[in-house]
Amino acid sequence: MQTQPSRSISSPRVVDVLLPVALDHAYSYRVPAGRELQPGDVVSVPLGAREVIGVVWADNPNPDPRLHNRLKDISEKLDLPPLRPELRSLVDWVANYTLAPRGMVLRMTLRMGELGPERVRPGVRLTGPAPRRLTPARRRLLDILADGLLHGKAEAAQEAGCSPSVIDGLVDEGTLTVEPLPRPPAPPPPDPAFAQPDFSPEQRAAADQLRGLAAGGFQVALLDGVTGSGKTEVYFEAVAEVLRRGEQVLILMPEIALTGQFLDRFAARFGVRPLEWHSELTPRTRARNFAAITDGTAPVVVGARSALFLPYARLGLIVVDEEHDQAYKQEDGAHYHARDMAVVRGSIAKIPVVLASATPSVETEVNARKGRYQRVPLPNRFGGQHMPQIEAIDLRQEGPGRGRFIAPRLAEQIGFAIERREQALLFLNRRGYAPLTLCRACGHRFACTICDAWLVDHRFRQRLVCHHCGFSIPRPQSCPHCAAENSLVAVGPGVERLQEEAASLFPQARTMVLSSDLISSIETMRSELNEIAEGRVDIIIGTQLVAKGHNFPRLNLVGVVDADLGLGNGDPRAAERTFQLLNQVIGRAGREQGRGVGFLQTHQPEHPVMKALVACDRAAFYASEIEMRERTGYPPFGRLASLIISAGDRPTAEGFARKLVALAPIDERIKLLGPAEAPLAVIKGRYRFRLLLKAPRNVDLSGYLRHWLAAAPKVSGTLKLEVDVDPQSFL
DNA sequence: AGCGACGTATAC
DNA sequence: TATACGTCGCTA
Repeated sequence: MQTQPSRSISSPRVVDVLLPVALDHAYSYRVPAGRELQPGDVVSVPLGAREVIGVVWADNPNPDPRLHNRLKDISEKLDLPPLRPELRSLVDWVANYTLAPRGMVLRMTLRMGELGPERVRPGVRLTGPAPRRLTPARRRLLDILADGLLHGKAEAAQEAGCSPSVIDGLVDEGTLTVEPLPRPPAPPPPDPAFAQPDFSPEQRAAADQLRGLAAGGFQVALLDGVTGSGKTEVYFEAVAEVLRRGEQVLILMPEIALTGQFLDRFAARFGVRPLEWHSELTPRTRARNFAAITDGTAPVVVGARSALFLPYARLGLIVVDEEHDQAYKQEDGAHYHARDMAVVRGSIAKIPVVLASATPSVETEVNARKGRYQRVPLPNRFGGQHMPQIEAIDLRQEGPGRGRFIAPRLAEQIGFAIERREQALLFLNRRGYAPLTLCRACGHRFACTICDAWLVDHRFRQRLVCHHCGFSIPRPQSCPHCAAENSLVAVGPGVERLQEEAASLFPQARTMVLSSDLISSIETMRSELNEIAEGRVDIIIGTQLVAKGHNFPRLNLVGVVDADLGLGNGDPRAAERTFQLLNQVIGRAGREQGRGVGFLQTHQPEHPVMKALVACDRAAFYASEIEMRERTGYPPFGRLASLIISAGDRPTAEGFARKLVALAPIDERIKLLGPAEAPLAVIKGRYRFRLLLKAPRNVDLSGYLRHWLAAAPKVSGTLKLEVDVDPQSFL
């Protein structure tokens, strides 16, 4: 006998496997003899008492000697395409950037669901003699099955208006037989030539520009189109271009609620609906869709932010629709902003990225101004329509009377709209009847016992509700503090109170409130939207809910009841958010008839948000926001990380925070604030200090933190350190 | 992330 | 004294 090859005599091959758990480092496993494994292969390995799925990250020729006797074997290699090198780089990059354990980022790419056996649906066919006893239900059923063809069991029962047990009875008697239904044929792929769009010259130019970008290579385009300019149809041309090349397209959407009509528009252009990916898929659909994504049989995927990290077979384009939307921020588990990580994925995979918005985020606007992103403008509404004309109503000069919230000028315009048989929308981003209830006798204010926020009066539900934590009490009849009767007054407006006022101003008008807490189900919502679309409502009173989707064809007037709401708090993004929200709400007006009007009730008509909206001057608004950021040091680019130190007593926490600051490595690019600048908070009896770190995007913040914390004194049991990042300010 | 170990508050 | 729940540390 020949001697064995040296390979089998020497120690077995060892690979590092990244596991989808909260671990930053890959674990080493032995490769069973005779098995070939490459980096990227998806494997199953033992971890503690269980089996987990992981990904071979790298070969490990010299594993840690301390592990030699503890190494376990890889159990099996799964029958899945290996993770491509660019996706593995993305996982490493994102983990490092977001300060999240690499395993948690990997977890987002392996959301494959349960790949159980495919369910076979039962079919039923008429094969035997008629039954002895013929009931009406059986007769209807036999009429339907008279053709002798195979029918779906559930469908046949439904068509006959009987329960499936009627079929079971006939099967027992030998009249019918059950056969498995053949699997429905896979839907045809989206057809780039299904319907050619009818573009204006402007849209055609934008589409051509995007098609050029889609030709390949990493580049970011900002499709900068006002509401109603047909952005979606324009970027569909880039999608078509990539489909013709046989590559996959990912279209990210801020939330799933929007996708219903989006899917229809997609089908109108490409003949079929695209594949969906979001958190509410059933496990089986998830598994099916995951397989179609990994093997490339799904050419187009429309998904929420979690769709970004999936292992596409050959991704050729990423579109981020409504790129400014806050829903792209993920704030639990790994903290990231999907729009920015989409740009990163595009850059690593060398594919183009399209960001679309009518009101781009300041970050994206700055990138476009600096030429890092290519701007593709679409400045006019489709079909020669005009943007709504916007006027401010200065509440200091022409406000409504005490306890009223609709200014006379706005009320007058609503009256005209109703006379013209058009609709009006009153927008107020505040649920319930009134944000505050107080006792006229003793001044008692109703606040939440848990979080100190005011309790919001909900007359419809007859409760006072905390909008922070959900705590609620029945609406009291008398003051619990001084026992006075009939002394409680509602302060400030909510949508329910606004409806009351609208009804008293226009007794003949039909009003409807659209507010998330008054909508029990998607069906209710749909039927209410139908009522509006059919013109059975004159005045719509709505919260944030009305800002998105759904066209109201007869809506030509939008009144923003409190345009200043949301500008008050200390949020550095308040102005930007308000601008985006109000732009979107007012954009609801005049979409069909092209003569919309918007009114902004405000106490500060000189505020940049109001001026920009009234003058339709976005550029001036961005200039003021960029200037504000430079002045305050709130970065348009870079990360805001915080190191949270908490302890049971104040001296321990503060002492440790000061020690840490003294030990911080010196890097002029990283600004460290605190603990004096970031005051202490007491949460659940623990004292918390937040040290803020501002770092430009190109600094290795994670390496900096590693060095820093390695130098810090060992944290004892009562002290806790957490690292947190603000994903909104990435890139 | 799971999972067991341990500790403390709480029920019986 | 038994049990529930919270927090910590480990997984190769």
